[in-house]
Amino acid sequence: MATCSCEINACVLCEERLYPGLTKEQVCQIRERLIRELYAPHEVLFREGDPAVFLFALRSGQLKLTSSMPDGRQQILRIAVAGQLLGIETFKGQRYPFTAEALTDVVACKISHDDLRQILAGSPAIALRVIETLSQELDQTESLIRDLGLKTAPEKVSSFLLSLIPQRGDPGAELPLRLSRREIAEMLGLTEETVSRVMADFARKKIIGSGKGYIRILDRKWLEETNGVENKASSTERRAQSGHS
Amino acid sequence: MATCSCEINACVLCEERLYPGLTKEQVCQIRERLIRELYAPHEVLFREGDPAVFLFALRSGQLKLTSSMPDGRQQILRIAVAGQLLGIETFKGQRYPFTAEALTDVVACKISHDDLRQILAGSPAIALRVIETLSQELDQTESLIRDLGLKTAPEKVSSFLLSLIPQRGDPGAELPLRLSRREIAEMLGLTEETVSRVMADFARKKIIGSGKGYIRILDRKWLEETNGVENKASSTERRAQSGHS
DNA sequence: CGCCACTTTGAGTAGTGTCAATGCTGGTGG
DNA sequence: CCACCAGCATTGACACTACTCAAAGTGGCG
Repeated sequence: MATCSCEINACVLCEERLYPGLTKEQVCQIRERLIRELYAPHEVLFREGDPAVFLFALRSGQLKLTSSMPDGRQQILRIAVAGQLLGIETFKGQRYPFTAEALTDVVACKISHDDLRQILAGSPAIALRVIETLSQELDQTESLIRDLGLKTAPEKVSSFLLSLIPQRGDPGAELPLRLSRREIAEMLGLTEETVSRVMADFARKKIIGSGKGYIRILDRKWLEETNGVENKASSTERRAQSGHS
Repeated sequence: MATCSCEINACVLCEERLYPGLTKEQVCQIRERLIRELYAPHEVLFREGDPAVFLFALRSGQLKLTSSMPDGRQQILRIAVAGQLLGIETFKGQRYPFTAEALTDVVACKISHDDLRQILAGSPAIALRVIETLSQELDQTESLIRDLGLKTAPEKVSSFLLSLIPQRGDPGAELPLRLSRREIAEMLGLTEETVSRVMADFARKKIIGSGKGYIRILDRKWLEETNGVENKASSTERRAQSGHS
């Protein structure tokens, strides 16, 4: 660990092993360009349309990234989790293309695009790391497109619920649910009421149990197999593609 | 121009100015790892689920990137244009997350991920270029989410049409339209019939003129201002957000 | 207690999807 | 040359999903 004034040790851009060829002084120089900040739930890191000065690296907590239309309709582009970068879209752009709002307590590092450019120019290892992170975010974003474009309301809610299940966790455990009905709706391209109705329906069928601030998946298999729809027979097999040459 | 056997000069990874510190021999070494390939319309570069070996840089032409569900429903994730990279999502992944199919005649360079990694490690300028390209693609993808999640059918078609207009071009020129109704529908999360109806409606209103394989924007202003919807008054101003804290 | 934000539920409807029929165009083979 | 066919586009009738608007229920907090 470099012995410099900075106290930043754990974020995407900060790990010492990312700077193999550099002296400790140089590492410190880089780290000193990072600014660590804390945010409380509902705090806004930046707003859609703001001049894009900083890039943010999320160290802990969750953020929602949203975009709004002039009339107030709002869409959640993605939920950012620890390790991801925010605002890299503006690397060549002038303004943030979305608003970033904390869902939980959040720790983030920020760095100006100019500084980042310099760091990237000097450290291919970091550049590689950034490219990897970016490509994951692109992948995540493309998944949401799949959900939005091809799925019905119950299917959307179903895949949303399944996405809440952690990789290694108690199957029947209570899952914390920080998003309001409105936010789930904004993520899935639905309305508050529709989400509420679908969830109530799932609860009536004993697929899920819901309480305040949490949810419990009672029949994961059903969700996975039916995608949230009782009878897909009629709507299946019909749309088989032609598939050119 | 370096004097080596390679004949590649114009793609994202190939320009000489990207390799400021390298000798001509080194530049040639890099270039020789690139494989230039030609594809005809409807040819498939790779399929969703294939093991991801190569990254592609699109030099000319257009591609559609699609993802399918088991029952045949298909979603276009984005249309790739010259200058973009394909399959960078798999930089850390094992398999291509979508199918890439040529819409036009296409020239693309491909390079293995391993080679790319080496090049990136040695050339921060290229890494920067890749990051810029990626961030643009992320931005483009997020735009599609906006369209899919919060727009109505006429709004979707409207923003699709506007996206066809080149940055610097004759406002009233005929725009080539290589996508079928079905493909436009697959991109916007609509059905063939709905797209057809909306376009017919626009044509009736003299907003666009359409012919075989091309389209002409007659009233760009109208599309931009109304987003394709006649009377938004009633649905506007209603959904003003509360805005926490 | 009363207020506020969030959620649920209901009734009615607009907007899309579904299904089916027809039209158009280009290609193929008689 | 024309008849036929296949693929894409258009149009219409109808069904149904999800949205809109309205009202009432719930729980937290000053």
